[in-house]
Amino acid sequence: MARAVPETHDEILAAAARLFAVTGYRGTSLQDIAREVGCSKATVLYHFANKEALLAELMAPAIAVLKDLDDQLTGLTGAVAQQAAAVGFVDLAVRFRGEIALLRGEFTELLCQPAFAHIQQISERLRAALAGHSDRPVDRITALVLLAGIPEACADFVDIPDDDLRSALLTLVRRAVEPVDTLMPHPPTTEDKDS
Amino acid sequence: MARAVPETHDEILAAAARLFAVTGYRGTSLQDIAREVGCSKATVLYHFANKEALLAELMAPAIAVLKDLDDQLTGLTGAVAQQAAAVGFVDLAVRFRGEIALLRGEFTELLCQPAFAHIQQISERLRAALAGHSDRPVDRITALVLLAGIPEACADFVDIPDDDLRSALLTLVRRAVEPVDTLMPHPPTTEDKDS
DNA sequence: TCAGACCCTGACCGATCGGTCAGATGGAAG
DNA sequence: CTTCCATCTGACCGATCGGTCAGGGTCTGA
Repeated sequence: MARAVPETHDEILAAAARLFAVTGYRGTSLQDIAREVGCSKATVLYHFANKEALLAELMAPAIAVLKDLDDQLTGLTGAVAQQAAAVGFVDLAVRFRGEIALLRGEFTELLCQPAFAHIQQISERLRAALAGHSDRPVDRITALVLLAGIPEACADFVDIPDDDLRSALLTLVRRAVEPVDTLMPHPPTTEDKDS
Repeated sequence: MARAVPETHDEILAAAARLFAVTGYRGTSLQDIAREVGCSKATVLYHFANKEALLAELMAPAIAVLKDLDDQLTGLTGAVAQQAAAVGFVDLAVRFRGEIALLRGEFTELLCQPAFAHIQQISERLRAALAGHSDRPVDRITALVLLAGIPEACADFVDIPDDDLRSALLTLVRRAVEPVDTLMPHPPTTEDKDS
């Protein structure tokens, strides 16, 4: 047998992506992946140190872009940071919605794995930026709802053109997020009155 | 041993709730629950047909209220349905955020289990109502983001008073959702122009 | 021709899981 | 005392999981 083409690595990656998208990460065993590729489970583990490493390689591009966004955000403050976070995150979610869909709701859970430990800190900073670094509940909650909801929505709308999805999401974010500058020197706003 | 008090059933339920909230449903084994209660795994399975039944009983109150909301929504259309869906869903999420937190991100995944099959249809109808039964991508996407994001946010803000959380979420929803009546006879709106 | 790197495999491992079952215990009813 | 039933348990089961390992085939380069 052996030595068909040394593309087994990529074939495994592709098979894993396909299966993860249908049955989820946890719901897909190494055996399943091996069967899909047409090789043995041991072969899968020859090309990847373990199951988590497989997932990590699958998510690497998305994570790299997320890290870029985080870098761009450091130093920015106020409405500028807010705007950059919004546009950057929406773009990220839309571009990598395939990868997001892979995780099928295991999203939050998976990020707790040691391999993705730093992601949590990044998303923490992203959330703060999107909230305009405000500590008002409304702003913090809004940021959290968007940050959790947008990836979920992206995973659901896989058959819509990128541009349509992006512009719809930006419309939503623009409506939902109140620019932080309008309340920077904290004068009473309409929000503060009716609480 | 045996026959301490016949409250074992409730003790198991409470222990399961505690553990699910920390380690999640999948991450908690029947063994773990038994250990927490101080009984054998077999005892847990004496009181509950299986692990899923335990979860179902834990979620029963929340599901009942969700079903009520669904009933109230049937027959309503347009902005009335939209408003009712928004208020009802936010209230539901806030009241049962403890139960939601139990699932720790397994939310979407768990609802695929056969015991919760009908929940999917309900949430489908809820989404449609929240979108004002519009088929514009912006509206459908907004509804989805909110429906996915709100529970997630509620699970995170466990230490905030109910009323504060509720009013913050309602403010967000009111901002994010465009009342469907303003575009019913579909005249060009500002949204349509800039896309 | 031979050595060694590379690729692949079947057999196997220990752990864990949800779930079953026959039987022990003990209080209540007759 | 005997019967009955609810409660509880240890031992056990089959399945599945991620992961290891020794070894076999094949290509390459000296």
